Amino acid sequence: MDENRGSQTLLDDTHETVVTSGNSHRPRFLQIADDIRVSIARSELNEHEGLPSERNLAEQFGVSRMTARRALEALESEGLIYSEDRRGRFVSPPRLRYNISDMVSFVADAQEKQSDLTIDVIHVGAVEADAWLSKLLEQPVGTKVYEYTRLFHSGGHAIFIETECVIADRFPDFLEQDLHQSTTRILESVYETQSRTGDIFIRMRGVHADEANLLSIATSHPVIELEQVIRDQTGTPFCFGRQVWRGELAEFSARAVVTKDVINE
Amino acid sequence: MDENRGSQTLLDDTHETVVTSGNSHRPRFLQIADDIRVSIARSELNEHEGLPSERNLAEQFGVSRMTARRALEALESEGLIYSEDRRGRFVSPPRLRYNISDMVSFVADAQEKQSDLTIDVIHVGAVEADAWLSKLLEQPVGTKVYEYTRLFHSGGHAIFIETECVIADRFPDFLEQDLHQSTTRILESVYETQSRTGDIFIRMRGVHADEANLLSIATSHPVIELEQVIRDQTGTPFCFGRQVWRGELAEFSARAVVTKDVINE
DNA sequence: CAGTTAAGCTGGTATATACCAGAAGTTCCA
DNA sequence: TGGAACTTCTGGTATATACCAGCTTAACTG
Repeated sequence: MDENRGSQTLLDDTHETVVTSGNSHRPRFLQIADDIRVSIARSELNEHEGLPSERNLAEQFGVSRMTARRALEALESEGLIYSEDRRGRFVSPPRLRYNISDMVSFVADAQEKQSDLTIDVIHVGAVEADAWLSKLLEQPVGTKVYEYTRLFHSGGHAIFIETECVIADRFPDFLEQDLHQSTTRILESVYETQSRTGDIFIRMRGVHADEANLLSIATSHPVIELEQVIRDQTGTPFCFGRQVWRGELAEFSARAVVTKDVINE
Repeated sequence: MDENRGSQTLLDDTHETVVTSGNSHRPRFLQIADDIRVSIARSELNEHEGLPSERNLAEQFGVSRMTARRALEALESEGLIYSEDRRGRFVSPPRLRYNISDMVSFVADAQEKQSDLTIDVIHVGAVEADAWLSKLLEQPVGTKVYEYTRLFHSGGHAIFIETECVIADRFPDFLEQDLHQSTTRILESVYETQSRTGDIFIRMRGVHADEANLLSIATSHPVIELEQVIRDQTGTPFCFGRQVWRGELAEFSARAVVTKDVINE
């Protein structure tokens, strides 16, 4: 790797008293992170290319493995790199942009443009709506809903998990459809239901263990959760969806418009 | 602190071989995090209440300080707690919701409802628009803009930083206005400019050093960055703003509506 | 040549120790 | 009474060491 040569010149401080040089006391692990950051910026490392291992970096920079690790973790929390358990660390690709003001689904859009978006169906089943879900869907508690979880990849790498719930009575045999495509499409073409409005919530949180597994990311990786209730032309909710994005890979765009009388309110 | 009593009963595994019990090998630091999590859920700890220190927890749970620290860091990355440098760790308050579909500003809204939103003006000044900013504002490079940075608190705690740029020629003496209020209000009442549309981008990233300082959070704390270009009735952009939220405190809501012909596009 | 095995890599977990600097509270003195 | 000085507490940084389990690859074996 190339940053090794450059980094050696930084080793002017012997590591007795932690930081002795006039470096205004920027912690060593951040200095190392800076070094790697410029390496990536200089395009010495490409997307999904592997970084040196923790032990390797530690030796290169003359620090302990834990310090090298902290440098990498700092870059990870920035979203610049990501780690795969027991495989190594890799440079993050650019973010994917999801325009939430477009009710045309991200999937339909991405599959047309970029084309390398692939879908794994993780789980399908029928469940009864609990108090929370039934309230969102404006249905009685216990209403049968079809629930399916899908994992979305781009360029062979997992990006987000989506779990959607649709009201079973309204969409009979929904789970028999091919779920490897945009469900917005299925709803339109098979069930003649058009997505008209969406109530969306976006928040950041830590990843859960099962999600981390699917997304091939570390236990405490930050993710962005996007929840939405989709309504039809009459304002009736028929679908609830939750997406869990690798935080560093997502970017959401929207257009807000002042309208004095918003539809259905 | 109360969770200490409960936690002692978990200490059935002597820490020779890390995890010996039939605990399906959930790492010790996550077990400890779980313990603290239920303590918080049980409301044994209230908002902004201090948690036991790292050293304290380590002793309580019979682990090394670094392990206790990792448990706390896990909870931090979930957003359940936050840390203040050399002061301690505290329970996070509930998230604040920002409806990005409302062009009525968050500030005006919050100051009316919750009322305890306070504003510190960190910096004001005039700068010349660089290539990037001038493109967003659809102005020539070098256009004079007023730039001001404000820090928003709720309940005495920092929530987000906002930096806004307005075109100087259009809003003369803007910096003479009282910036401790909603700028949307100022623009309306003083300059008769109505915010009509906003192009918004939301992404997650790691916090920068200066931001971490202002927000009183740790160096690698995840934040949510919200950027928007605000346009007037004629579709002309006049303001660019960037908000940097403490990730665990923010929740963004939006309403997407399918409209075949969107204004100005 | 395909399938197994073993060695050597990787990140993940965990301990023990040490020192630093800022925050907070207490003590003590002018 | 008010301010300075000191002690104690806190999280932050850093080292050194150890073992685990999964992945990769190369060698070995049928």
